[in-house]
Amino acid sequence: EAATMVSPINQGSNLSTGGAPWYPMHTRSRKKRKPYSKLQLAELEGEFMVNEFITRQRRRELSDRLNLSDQQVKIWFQNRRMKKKRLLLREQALSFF
Amino acid sequence: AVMILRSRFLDARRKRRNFNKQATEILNEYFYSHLSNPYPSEEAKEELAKKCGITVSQVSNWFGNKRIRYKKNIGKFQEEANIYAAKTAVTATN
DNA sequence: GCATGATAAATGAC
DNA sequence: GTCATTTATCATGC
Repeated sequence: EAATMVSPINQGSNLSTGGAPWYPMHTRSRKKRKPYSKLQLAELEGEFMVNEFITRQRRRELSDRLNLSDQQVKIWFQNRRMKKKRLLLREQALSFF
Repeated sequence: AVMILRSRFLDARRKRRNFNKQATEILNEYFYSHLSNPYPSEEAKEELAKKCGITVSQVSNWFGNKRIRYKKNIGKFQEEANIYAAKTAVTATN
């Protein structure tokens, strides 16, 4: 599918009174965030149950089957591991019940 | 029973509560007094979290949302910016 | 009906 | 690889 990009042209806003010139001026356009389908998420979660660290081989198979790029699958697993950590910490904070 | 409460707690989005007025006041004071660089350090986040009675993650979420929404529409926050600018002394360094 | 807090894709520093 | 972010989207409050 075509990757829709967002222009970074309006990034360096700097008004004299209360400007905001702090955002990093991304040199290139960024891919617009696009939520994955239920099927895609189900497959990804299933693979994550098997192994949290996916191999290049299985990653290629999975990305091909789900119409996702290899990079997207890689990023998804990284974000998923961060999510798991988040939930674990939240469980710990709740453990005194 | 406990599991239900537990699952609801883990899905914080479905149980969102607005922060109290005092907490929002503290966060806004910091944001507008550091408008040139509104990125609190980890230590600053912890202190803000303690003073606001929220978690460090919630502080990070608040600043993330505030930065992007401020940038996207500076005009909308101009009045708010003036209020806190007048209320807060100049402490630009951290 | 938008404002607001949390989460899901995507990027970049390290 | 982790991890703090940016950005769009979600779910809720009011």
